[in-house]
Amino acid sequence: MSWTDERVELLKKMWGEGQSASQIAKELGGVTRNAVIGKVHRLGLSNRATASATAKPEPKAKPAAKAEAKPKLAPKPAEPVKAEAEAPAPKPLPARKQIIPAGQPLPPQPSANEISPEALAKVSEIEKKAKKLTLMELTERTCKWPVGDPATDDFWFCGLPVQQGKPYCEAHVGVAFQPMSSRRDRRR
DNA sequence: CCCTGATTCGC
DNA sequence: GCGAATCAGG
Repeated sequence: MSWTDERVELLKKMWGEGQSASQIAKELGGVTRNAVIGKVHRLGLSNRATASATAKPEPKAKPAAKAEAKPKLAPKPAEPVKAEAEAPAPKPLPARKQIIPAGQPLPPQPSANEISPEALAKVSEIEKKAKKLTLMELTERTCKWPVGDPATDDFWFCGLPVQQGKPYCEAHVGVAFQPMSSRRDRRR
């Protein structure tokens, strides 16, 4: 796939919205997050108050097996001792919070359903092992099952590894997606 | 281990 | 220009 105008536009848009490179890559399809990041840099986009900033001002030389390459960058002409007055003036831009796409349907509260007792037991059990993530720590791979009362401190998301393609871990998938055969016995 | 972006460099 | 490999950090 190539970077058509439309794709670039979407890239810009999403990047601007604070979407991660991997998310953008998935959205675009046919590209990896590396491709996205590479493109972002080439486009001159870049900083955006990243989710996990990684500033690496340290020009490190790798012990590359190959011969030495040309020192193509030397953007530092000279540095006359400057007067102390000049301050780099850091710009603390307001970091933009990452938006968590609630791509999947949020969990129905485990209510008085007729769920297999085993499943429920399983749930209570795994809830002890839950990672207890906060909303912002959720990813596409973490179980999004909410536990506790959102109005209290005692609220968190399961956070265990999700089942492929599902928003929940195995245990919670069990109670979230019922075979819908529970009350099938409604013969008429 | 999961994730994030950054950089390098052969293509 | 592109992006995989790699790096660096949370």
